[in-house]
Amino acid sequence: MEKIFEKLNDEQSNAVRQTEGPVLILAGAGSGKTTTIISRLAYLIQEVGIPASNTLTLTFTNKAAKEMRERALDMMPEISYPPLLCTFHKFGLLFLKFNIHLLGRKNNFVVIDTDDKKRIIKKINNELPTPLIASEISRYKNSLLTPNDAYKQSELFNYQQIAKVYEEYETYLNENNLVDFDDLIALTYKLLDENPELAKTTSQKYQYIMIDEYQDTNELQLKLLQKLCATHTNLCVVGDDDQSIYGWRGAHIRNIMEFDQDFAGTSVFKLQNNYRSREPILKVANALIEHNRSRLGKTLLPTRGGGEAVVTLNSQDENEEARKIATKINKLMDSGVGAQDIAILYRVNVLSRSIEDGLNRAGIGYKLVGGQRFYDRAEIKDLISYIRVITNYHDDFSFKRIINKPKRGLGKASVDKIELAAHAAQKSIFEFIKSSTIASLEALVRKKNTKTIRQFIKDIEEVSKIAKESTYEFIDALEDTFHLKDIYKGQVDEQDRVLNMDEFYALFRDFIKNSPESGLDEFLNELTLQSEQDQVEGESIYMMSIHASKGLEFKHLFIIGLEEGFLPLVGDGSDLEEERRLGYVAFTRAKDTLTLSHVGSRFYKGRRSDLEKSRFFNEAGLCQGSLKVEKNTAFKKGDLVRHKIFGTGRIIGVSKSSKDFKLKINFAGTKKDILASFIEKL
DNA sequence: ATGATAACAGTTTTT
DNA sequence: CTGTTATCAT
Repeated sequence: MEKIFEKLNDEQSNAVRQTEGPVLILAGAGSGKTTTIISRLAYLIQEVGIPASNTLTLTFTNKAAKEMRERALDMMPEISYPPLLCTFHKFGLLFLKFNIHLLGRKNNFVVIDTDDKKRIIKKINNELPTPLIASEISRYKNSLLTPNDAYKQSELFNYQQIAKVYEEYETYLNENNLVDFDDLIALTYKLLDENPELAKTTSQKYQYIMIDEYQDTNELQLKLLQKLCATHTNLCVVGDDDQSIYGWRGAHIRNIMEFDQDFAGTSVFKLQNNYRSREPILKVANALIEHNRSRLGKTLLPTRGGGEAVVTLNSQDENEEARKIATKINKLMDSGVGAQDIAILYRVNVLSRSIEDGLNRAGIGYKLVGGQRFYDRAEIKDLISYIRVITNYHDDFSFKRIINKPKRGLGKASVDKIELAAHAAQKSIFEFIKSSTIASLEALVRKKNTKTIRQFIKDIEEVSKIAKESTYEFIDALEDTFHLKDIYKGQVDEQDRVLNMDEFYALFRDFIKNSPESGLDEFLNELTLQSEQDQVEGESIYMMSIHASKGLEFKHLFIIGLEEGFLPLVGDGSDLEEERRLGYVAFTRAKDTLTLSHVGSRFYKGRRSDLEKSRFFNEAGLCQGSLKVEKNTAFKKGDLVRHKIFGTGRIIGVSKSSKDFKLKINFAGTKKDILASFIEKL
């Protein structure tokens, strides 16, 4: 049974063996964090003998949860009852399913996503910017402020308005039995806070708690953890203060910095052996992050010595940058490197554009990771809304989304009228239409539309009947009856959307096959919490934002846009230390080679602007020698230059020699090849 | 009700 | 430059 420790180093083993009391595991990038957390779980269950049902392991993303679950089950193949290992939000969902009745609500609530949230807000108030209101409401909920609290503490009129919208929003959610993402945690906390007995039994159930990526937790999540630890202090958190890059989203870096103050008697373990990156890469990453003042202090120690020096790439503009990177990638692939081992990272998504062009021209396949998520796509949300209405006729929220999709001649005005009338009759919209006479409907919408709308109701009932008999036939019936693929007919992106819909139908069939006993409504709430599962396509390199790259690793890594203004990105609310952590996260994704690229100017927001090389080069100790390169690449075709012997001439070509640039220069009719270091620009 | 055009803004993103 | 939203004709 010493098997668990076979693959662990001393510090990791010590962290695994410390099962009692608060534990803080500071896990540097590439230090075997997941291995440690999973080993600790296996140790608790198999060695210490804690029942799996008495443990709780929380992550932030479904992806992390899935990976951990798979690895945990690999480690404990004979386990009969798997431990609860899920995201914070999934935990909240499960908890609310069992306990939300204590708040006087029914447990058949629907989880809405950010898009739905904004639609609701927009309807309540369209004067103030919706995203602002949405983020403020989120902030209030995460600070446990009621609409009333929020109103009282706002001084500006606009913020008083926002507090009022918050109040109406809450009423709307309650009336329609909806729950937003923040509620999944906030209501869970509220229940535990208001019901000490429930807090006690819950805490007793989860005797051993582990949290992944602790540096990403916010104030409310900490409070929730404190409730879960009401009867014990067996809380083990794993994280890295140097990789805290979600401060702008409310993550509280203080949670990890001051964990030992929140939980007395904490044992601290530092995992500093890095098993991922070659020595020169770690040196650069360590040097950079050392410039941060607010950090606990760790240094990554290389276990993979040797390796190539970190390369600085300087280009005139983004097009040259793209060309150079494409050339380098082609060389790598020619030498036998697989495309999936190469990635390009950037701080802002727009920077992918020029690189995409360059890769396309060079015939290099790429895969953009991130961007719009599958389940957030309008066409997918349409399908989900259809399924929601078919499972629950009274889901007005979803019904309104689909009532005019495909077009049934009902615009905003008509829908508003119907909704108002239904409200007055104390009926759901579906019920109202069904029970209304043709005459009373004609008073609300155009005559010719009364027929289509009544048919729509009948169709829903018909498909719903089929759904009850066979979920399989239901999928075909859905498309055959409503012709959902026609919604986007004639639009430029019709093909993409139809493809996505087919993908969804396939996923749906798959779900039914895998869990035939679970109901459609279960499927629906799960879906809202699910993010896109990136499917790896064969021969393509990866491109993504630095944020999206966290937790991943690539043999050959290019980071573009290392310029002042892009990395570090400056603007209101920007935090240089967090920018530096972003640089650190980015650098430490590289296993074998790292290339850092910066340009002299970029076309951005409709105009070209000159850019300074990022200060991070200096801070990472990457400046010696780079000065020469920088000066020399300033040469371009057509420039007027001078040579000590040959005199004045014009550049007719620029190429790269081993250490310098080779310029082809026309000196009054005589063409010569000369190294750039002997040339002076005029 | 719907499609066309003007005005505008413009990190990072999971659940 | 791009994508989104507000407003205006039809």
